[in-house]
Amino acid sequence: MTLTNRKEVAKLAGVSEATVSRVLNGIGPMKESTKLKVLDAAKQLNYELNAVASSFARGRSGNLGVVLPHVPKVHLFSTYYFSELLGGIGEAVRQKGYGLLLLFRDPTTVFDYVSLYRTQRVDACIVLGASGIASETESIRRLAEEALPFCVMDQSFNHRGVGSVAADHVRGGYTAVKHLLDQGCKHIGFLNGSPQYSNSSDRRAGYEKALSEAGIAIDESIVYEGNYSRTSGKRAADAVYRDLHRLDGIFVANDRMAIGLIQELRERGCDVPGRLKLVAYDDSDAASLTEPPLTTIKVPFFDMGKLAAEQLLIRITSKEQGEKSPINEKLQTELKVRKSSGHLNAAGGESRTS
Amino acid sequence: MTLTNRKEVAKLAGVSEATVSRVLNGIGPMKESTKLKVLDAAKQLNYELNAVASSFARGRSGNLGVVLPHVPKVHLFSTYYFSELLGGIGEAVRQKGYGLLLLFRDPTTVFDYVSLYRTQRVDACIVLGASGIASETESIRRLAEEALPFCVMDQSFNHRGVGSVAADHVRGGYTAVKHLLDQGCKHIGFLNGSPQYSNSSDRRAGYEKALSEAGIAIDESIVYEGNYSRTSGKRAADAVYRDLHRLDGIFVANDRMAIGLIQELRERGCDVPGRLKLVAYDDSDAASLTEPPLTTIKVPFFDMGKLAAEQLLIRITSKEQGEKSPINEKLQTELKVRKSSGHLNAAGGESRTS
DNA sequence: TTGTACGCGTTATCAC
DNA sequence: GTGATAACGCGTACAA
Repeated sequence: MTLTNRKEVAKLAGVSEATVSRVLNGIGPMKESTKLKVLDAAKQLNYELNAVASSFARGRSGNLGVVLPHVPKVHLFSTYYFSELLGGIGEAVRQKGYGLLLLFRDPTTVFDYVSLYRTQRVDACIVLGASGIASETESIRRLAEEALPFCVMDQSFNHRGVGSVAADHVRGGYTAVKHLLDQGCKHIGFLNGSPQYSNSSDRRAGYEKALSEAGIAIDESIVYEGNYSRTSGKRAADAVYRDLHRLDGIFVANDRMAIGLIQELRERGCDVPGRLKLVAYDDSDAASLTEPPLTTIKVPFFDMGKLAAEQLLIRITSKEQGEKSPINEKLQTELKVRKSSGHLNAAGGESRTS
Repeated sequence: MTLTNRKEVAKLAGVSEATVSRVLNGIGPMKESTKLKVLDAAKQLNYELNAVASSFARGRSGNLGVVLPHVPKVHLFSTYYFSELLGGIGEAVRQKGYGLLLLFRDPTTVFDYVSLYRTQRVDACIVLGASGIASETESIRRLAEEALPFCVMDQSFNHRGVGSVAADHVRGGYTAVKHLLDQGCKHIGFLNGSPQYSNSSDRRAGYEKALSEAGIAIDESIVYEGNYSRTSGKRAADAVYRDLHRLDGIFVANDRMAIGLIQELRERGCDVPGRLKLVAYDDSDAASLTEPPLTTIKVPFFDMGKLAAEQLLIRITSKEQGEKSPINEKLQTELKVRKSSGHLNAAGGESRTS
């Protein structure tokens, strides 16, 4: 594969190098005939802009960094979450001609985000799967203090300058519990995920809001904690089964835990939704495949990824200083009604935006 | 965040710019004192090498492309596969100071890999999830004809110059079926995955080899086809249940299908391994979590990703022409014995390399 | 062991 | 509309 450069194209087209650049970047006015000459020459020589040289001249890498937590042999994301978010980000960067640089961080140590920018490896980055543990908050704090363009996905930090794209989990949790109340539940438990994620406490806030609106007091003894894995859902089954006499519904903070919980409860002869109505969270692929299919809160991961990437690219592309404020977007979730909540009309696949 | 350049470091350290470069790249002999001066100055000024300028001067992007199939709202990979492979690749590139550029392709159209190299966006790439359908083989063929450095993961193409890293699925399939034979099975069915993947036919070859060695004829009527999804495993349950009278064991080409199949068989009152012994494939996270835990063939995805990346980086880094031949590596799988195959000693977690 | 000098292929700013 | 040309920051061959 031979690499052609601009000079050769200019020579063949009989124009200057500057003209070649203008044509290929679609900048400034140009005669149609010149444009055609250049495009023709480029095609003949198999010429395409050299991305590295271009980045160098512009002083930008043209890459958006996506940073994921990674510990070998530990899998933090579901396929659904991962694939949707990355897909959304990928779509946005492709449209803008940007690259998607994948980076792994060790969540237990302070990650040097700033170096990524200083070495010009990325122009901006999206942080996935961040939690509120000390090493992570410290990493993010440094990013924010340098006022670099970045966006944390679905996790909030109490530090100014931290941009984020998130789903409205307070509303999501509220909608889930409201739905259970609408099904006639009076004693609604809650299996939440790890407390180091802000979205866990958000869901809890929604749970509490819905109950208090219904005049039901919060009963801490029926609030359980898992870690978003299916195994933790299975483990929670012991406690839930023990408390079954004072439960008629349960809100579970993600689909995977719900699936584990349901499996174990069934082993013990407790039917969902017959004995216990359940609403889960995420609307992952598995939600519609399990028995029973899960009533769950759909989270628009694809759109969230796309939005985060788009917003970042706007900020690093535009010269307007006003558009450089931290991203702060909150997307709405959607209730997908299926069988697990015992809804009459579940077969219809009813859904409403929460 | 201020960007410092080499000139400033040179001035502060009282040396030439070339010396700064040499120190930072660890090239050539240098006086310890000079080295310290330079490192000190760099630290004071918060200087780090500019990756873009560096790439430009070297004429290489410094990126390894990883190309995945992607159609929005369709999830092709399990978390396990995806996360392990990417993790392995990520580890290798990080060690070499390379970047990991993630790219999505539409499997139904011919993907222009060559342009990635021509525009110098990547120096090499790894193709994940390739299948044998026409558009994919054509894309890969073009890559091979230009003799560009690339590696296809776990899929073989009948075209010279196509490098690949794969697991030995013939042996894997053989080992799986051999284990069932060792458990006393005489009538072993096979639920295979989509035929457009070469690894499907490889597993089948292993299945046939083990049976023929045992003097058992292949019975096409107990070879079933799914598409590696859990749903397809569930669907296969109908046929398997129907044929149950002439089955005492089954080999399933991945864990996800096995899980779906087992779920459905249980619904019909068919116990695994009581009534039907089963060996699955992949040793994904789920394998040890389901009931029963799966006897399965462990595939070293992490190592495969790492190896592919390392081999590619060697090829694009070394000047030796001899080291530019297509990658051709085959890694061994490992039998993990758990409960689903009815092995006596399953609790011990016995495993042997296949 | 260190310094000098040039080139890499663009972008962007002028002048025409 | 188009052409000339100065950056951009680094790698490296060669000289010293």
